[in-house]
Amino acid sequence: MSLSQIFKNSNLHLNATLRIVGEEERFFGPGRLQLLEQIEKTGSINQAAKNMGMSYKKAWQMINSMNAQTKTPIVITQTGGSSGGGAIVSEEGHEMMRYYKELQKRFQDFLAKETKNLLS
Amino acid sequence: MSLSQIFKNSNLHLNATLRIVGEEERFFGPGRLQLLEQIEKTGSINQAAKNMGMSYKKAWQMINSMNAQTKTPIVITQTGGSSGGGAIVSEEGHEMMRYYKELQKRFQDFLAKETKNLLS
DNA sequence: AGGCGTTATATCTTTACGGGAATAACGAAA
DNA sequence: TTTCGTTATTCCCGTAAAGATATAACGCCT
Repeated sequence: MSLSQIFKNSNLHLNATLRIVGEEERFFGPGRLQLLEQIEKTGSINQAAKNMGMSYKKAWQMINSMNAQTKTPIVITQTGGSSGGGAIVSEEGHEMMRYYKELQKRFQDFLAKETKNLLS
Repeated sequence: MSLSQIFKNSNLHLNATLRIVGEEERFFGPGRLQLLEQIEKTGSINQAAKNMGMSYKKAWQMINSMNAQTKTPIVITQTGGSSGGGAIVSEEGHEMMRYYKELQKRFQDFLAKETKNLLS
């Protein structure tokens, strides 16, 4: 008998989020990737947070956490200026985004295979 | 340049927990596996919870959640009796435990490979 | 010099979650 | 019938996480 037969609900799936963590503090995950993408697009932590429906505080904490764990910042910020200031993703940040997206793709493949296995 | 060079801290790793979820409610994960193992060993939700440093309430909620999502219960409980009552893992529960442990092993292999890749 | 929009930060409030206590039901055994 | 240890369930409380608010600093531009 197949394992999936024991469930009432057929809408089952595997769920996991892959994170990079160091010394008990998380460094990178899906939320931070999305935040960096929004910063890329808007050039502003404030706008990025708004677009994600996230408080500025939380967005800043995420960025601060990442920057504190790398030798050079992942997000470079600037206060003051014509537009009031802004933020950009550094070269290291871009590298991180590329790496994580590829990792995520391999992970999705793994999950898809295992989900198929679970439901068969 | 290797990605790992950008970090201050060299003690990095990938972290993820694989869960089986249905309709927004989680069904199985590492905590529930451990709980079932303790119930197998002790024959009691109460003792299992104590051994895990978990409140009885939480343990019962986990079991209730699992049982509610399957046609036949994962844990079979009995109140009253000489020993006051007790709980055993059903055949479906054992099947679930076997499946999840094997899935977890394959997942650990994936993570180990990717962690090596991250740090290289 | 003053206005503006952003980053940076502290503080206060609110919410979510889990632990713990309390209690009833249960059924075998003394 | 009383005792006992367990399951089952409700209620209250404390803590931690998240949110909202307020404010300072900053630097370009008019």
